[in-house]
Amino acid sequence: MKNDESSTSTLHHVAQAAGVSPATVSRFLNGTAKVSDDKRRTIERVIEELNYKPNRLAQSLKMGSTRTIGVLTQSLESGYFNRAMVGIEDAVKDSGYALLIMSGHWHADEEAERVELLIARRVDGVAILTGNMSDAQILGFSKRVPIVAFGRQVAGERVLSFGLDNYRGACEAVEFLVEQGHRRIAMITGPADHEDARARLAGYRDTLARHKIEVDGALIVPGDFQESGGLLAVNQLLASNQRFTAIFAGNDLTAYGARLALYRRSIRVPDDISIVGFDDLHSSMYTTPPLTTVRQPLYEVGTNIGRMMLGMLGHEHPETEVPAVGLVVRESVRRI
Amino acid sequence: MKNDESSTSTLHHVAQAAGVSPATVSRFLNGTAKVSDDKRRTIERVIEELNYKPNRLAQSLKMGSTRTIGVLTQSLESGYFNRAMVGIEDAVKDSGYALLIMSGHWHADEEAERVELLIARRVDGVAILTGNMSDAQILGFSKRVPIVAFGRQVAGERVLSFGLDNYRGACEAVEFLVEQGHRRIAMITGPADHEDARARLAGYRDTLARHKIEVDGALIVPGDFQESGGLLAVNQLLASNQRFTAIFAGNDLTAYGARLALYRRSIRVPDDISIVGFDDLHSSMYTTPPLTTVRQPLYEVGTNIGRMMLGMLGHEHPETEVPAVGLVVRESVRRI
DNA sequence: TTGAAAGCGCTACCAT
DNA sequence: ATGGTAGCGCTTTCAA
Repeated sequence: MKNDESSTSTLHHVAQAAGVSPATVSRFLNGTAKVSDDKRRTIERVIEELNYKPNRLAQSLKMGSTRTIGVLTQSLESGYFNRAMVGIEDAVKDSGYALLIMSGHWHADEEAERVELLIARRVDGVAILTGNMSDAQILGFSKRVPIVAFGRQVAGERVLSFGLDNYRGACEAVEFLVEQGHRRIAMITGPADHEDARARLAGYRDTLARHKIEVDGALIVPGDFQESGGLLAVNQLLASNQRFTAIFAGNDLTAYGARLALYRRSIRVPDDISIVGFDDLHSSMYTTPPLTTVRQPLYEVGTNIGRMMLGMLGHEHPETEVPAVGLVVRESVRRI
Repeated sequence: MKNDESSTSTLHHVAQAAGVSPATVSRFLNGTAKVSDDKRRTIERVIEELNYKPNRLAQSLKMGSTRTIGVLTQSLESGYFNRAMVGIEDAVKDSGYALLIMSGHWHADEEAERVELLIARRVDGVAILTGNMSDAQILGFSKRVPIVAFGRQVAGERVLSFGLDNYRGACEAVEFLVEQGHRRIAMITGPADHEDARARLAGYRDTLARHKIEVDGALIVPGDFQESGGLLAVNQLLASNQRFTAIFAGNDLTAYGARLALYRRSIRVPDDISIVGFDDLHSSMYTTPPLTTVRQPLYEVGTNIGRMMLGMLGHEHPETEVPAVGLVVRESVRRI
């Protein structure tokens, strides 16, 4: 049946209808070789008539490349990762590559499983956004597919990796607090097994030490990088009757939770207690008060990832320098 | 070379090494037919040795199905859409389908282009999350691929669609405000060309009318569904010297912006002005004060989309009922 | 139970 | 400039 709307026509059909060989149609499509004007016109017409679209699947099988970049993220609804995702999207926008996104939910096993799936689908490369896989695992995967890993430090033949300087960011944050006259600074940490969380804690400790301020263990309370953890942490801090004038939250979400806990007790920010966060999520600009926080240039991270990947895939070779973190001062810290 | 780590072995290699035909290996892999115990054992061993993984591409080409669902979202970093995305992810988790996500950025042309791309990659179905394409366009696509459209009302052979009751949600919100004694209620609208925004505005008008409260045009100011729009809108409202005791924000982001504008002028929420939002983004639980808002069950929307899609693809037939919106009362509204 | 072989839709080599 | 055709890696008849 000629006019079956839903049946897809193939290159073969086009060739037949145009009275040429499949090879010619292919050449026309890809500009691989010259095609005489009259043939090109009929081919064009037939393609139009049949509404022919090349089957990318067949192309990929033949060419050995899907023109797809696999992305392993940790959560599809993380404002943090998704900012980077947008960067990746923009970076590869005009390259003809598509992104195949899968989420590992911070679970090493699941992450590995997802990467396997990406490889099974023959992505040309995979970008890994932090996560909990071991370096060895990542290195292993890199034997099978080029990898760009963010938030990790793993070197290998076909692995490129980079991270942001969390330690330095934490130093800047605490330094600022100290400059503003704060001495009793509480810290709400992130998950202990989280590399970035540890670096931030280290920055906190070292900066205090550098200023000869005692690091009081009672002022360091665990959070989970979620709002709820921040809330609980502040409750705990308050319950333990510690005296403190500022809080360094492990990340912005934590700061949000902390801020709410304070609000509940009518403790004003920054009048009574100052807060600084880490990440600079978009929404931190609109909290009340707007949050002073360490900015992670996630968008740039994303474009970097994208460019590095395209570079590895041999299409471009732009220089990529790791963007720096930096404190953005808003209104959640008061000078005392 | 036998031990080239990075070269991928094929079913053929396995067959050869195991001394059987490709057909047999395929049968073993898919359980399509009985394979004698000894052969199955050698095949298993060889697969292990060669670390063989089937090429999904070749499978897809042969089978005519990629086991992939295309998802057209509007923004990769929208908390709103991404909540639904997680729902879709969960719904299809165990089905062997993967999601191919593309973003249309609220631009009809780009949306259509993305859908074309998804189809070119031979996804088995595409889920469309609102957007600005015409019904005709969607209907057209549905001739080529099964479609589930959320936030749209388009009926056709192979299109399933559903939306949430924005009108009703708005009614509930305004109703609540009125119950709490508010009469002068400002509204910050969403984009005029946005279906949901119009429905919410209509709900606002009608509810006021139903209560014989004058709908004052000066109290209706345009927003853009972003924080910045909410901020500007409140500035405008304040500048125009209108008297009002409550704000119905077109969505939660708008409410965040509005809240900040108020904060800037030391106008307290809810003491001086009450606010209610729309969406119930996760973060609305942690704003100060926590936001009273109309909850959109986006996660359930996502699982619904996933299930409907799997249903269309002929794998399951779960009943799917559209979840209802509903007001969630928190602390941003004061009784007066 | 097993193998041979056709073919999914495409590209590219080898001829002409 | 053009056509014939092998083959990408797989599944599935058809025969045996």
